[in-house]
Order: sequence, then C-alpha cells, then structure tokens
Amino acid sequence: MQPETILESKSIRCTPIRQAILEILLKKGCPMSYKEVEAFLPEESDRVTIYRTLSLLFRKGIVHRVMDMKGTWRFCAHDPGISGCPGDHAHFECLICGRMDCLTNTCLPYIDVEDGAVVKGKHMVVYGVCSLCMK
Amino acid sequence: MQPETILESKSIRCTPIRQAILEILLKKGCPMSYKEVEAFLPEESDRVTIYRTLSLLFRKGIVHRVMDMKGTWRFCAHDPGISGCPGDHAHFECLICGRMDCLTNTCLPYIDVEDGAVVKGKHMVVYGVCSLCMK
DNA sequence: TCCCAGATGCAACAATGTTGCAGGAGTGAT
DNA sequence: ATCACTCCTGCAACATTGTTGCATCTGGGA
Repeated sequence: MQPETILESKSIRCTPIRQAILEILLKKGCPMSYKEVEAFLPEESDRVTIYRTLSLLFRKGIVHRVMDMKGTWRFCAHDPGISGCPGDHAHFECLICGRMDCLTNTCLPYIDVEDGAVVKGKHMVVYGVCSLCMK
Repeated sequence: MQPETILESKSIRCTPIRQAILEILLKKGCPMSYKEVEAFLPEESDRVTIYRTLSLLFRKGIVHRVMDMKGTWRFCAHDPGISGCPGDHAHFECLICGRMDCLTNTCLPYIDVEDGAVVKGKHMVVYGVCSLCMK
C-alpha cells in the first residue's frame, strides 16, 4: 500500500516528511531506530520532527515498536496484511551489525502472570549473530 | 547465601558498596534499575561507581540483566540455586508502578532464526498492570 | 614498609528521548 | 479572496541513562 493511502486512511495530514519516513519503513520492512531512519532522510531534517513523526505513526497503529538490546526504540511498518502484526511476533537482533528482523513466522507464547494482573503486551528479542556476520 | 561469600567465590574484592548493592539485589529479588538501587544506598554514593559495580556483577555472572520497556537495564540477583537462572525466563513489568518481576516458573520458547545465524540469548518482557495497581 | 593493582570519585561527554514555544503551512468557513 | 484556526515544523533547552578518562585512594602481597 502507498504511504499516502495509509496516512489518509488514518486521517493524518500527508506531509513530505511523514510520507518519506513511512516509505522508508515500508521499504526496509525491518525495525529501524530513529538514527537509521534519519540516515535515509535529507540532511536538514529535524531530529525532533522525526521523533514526533515516529511517535505519531506508532500511536495511530501504522507501525509497531520494539525495544532493542541497546535500549532504543525501533519502528517497523509491515504491509497491514501480515497476520499477527503489529507486534505479536519475536525479533532477532544481530549484536555485530545491529540489524534487527521481524520473525513474523513466530508467535509469542502464552505466559502465566500473577492472579489479578492484566497483560497488555509481550515483547521478545532473540539476539546473537546473523548469518552474514557469521561468515 | 551471603553477599561476601558470593563476592569471594568469584574472586572479587569485597568492598562496602559492592556488598551493599548485592545485598539490596538479593533482598529485593526483582530486577532493579540503577536508580532503584541508588535509592537504597547512602546519599553520597557515586553514580558511576554504582554503574560500574552493577556491570561488574553482571560480567561475573552474579546477577542477570533485563531491559525494561523504558530502555533501562534492570539487574537482578537470584539465589544461585534457582534453575534457569540467570536469564532464561520471562519478566513481567507493571506499566503503572514500574515494578518488574521475574517469572521464574516460565521458560522461554525455542525460536527459529535464519539459517546460519547463532542465538546468544533471549529476552522477553510481558507488560501490563500488576494485581496491586489493578485495585 | 613499599609497591602496585584495583577501587573509587569527579568531570566530561554522547545518545536518546521529551517539552515548550514561536512561526509557518494548510484547511475550511464566510 | 480573506480570515481564523488547527496542526505541523524547527529550534532551544532539558532530563536521563550510560560511558570514558584521569587522578586519587586503599588494601594486600612481596
């Protein structure tokens, strides 16, 4: 789906930077940090605007968000057709190259918590060395 | 087990602050951030020393470390008898009070990653609202 | 007692993320 | 077309977490 279509369907103004950011996320298809996103934007792009745009896309449910092993958020837009999205799958993070991938073929297990507690979400990161960095 | 005994068994000098930090972690038994630990230490304790002490305890395998949903590390010392420790279980984080608990009765599932990749560890946080905050 | 490794304290720094505010752009109503 | 209003953007400033370098202190062993 096109970035503009997605933005319009959520009643969000379709500005150049929003379009650009969403396009990057859709194209890459893997969870990207603010900094990774920034690298694909024009140099003069404002840091705060990027943060705010990513937060907005997240709040509107257009992208999902994963915390990586360095403690930074990564944002990921899948084509909305994929089942279990956003967020109901594990992620693999390579500790060498830093790349993160969605393991969309996995499904997070049921976890038993204390009586009376309510689970809002689950978050799983598998970390190690990816196949390219192993070579 | 006593903090001193643990430190000695790992050939680490047993200094007052190390003893104090390890004692706090053992007593609480749940993953604590640097800040939570600091709150139980004398006011004049140095921030950097606390960070270095926590890192040391982690490097030596005395405590394990979990990234919470705010992107900060939490450190946790279980009595070394508990199976699956350190780190092979899920954690529950309450988004209201911030408290985190080890779900030591859980076991993280096997996750299939790309061919050639090597898994070094798994990390799972279940978040929501704990039973006390639900009342 | 002396020496040295290791522990601590302080200053400085980097990165991430957030907030407030002023100015600009776009939208809708008149 | 104009005006008013909302919302988007850019800038400055700040908080927090975490790290590094360096000087100093301490404790243990030769």
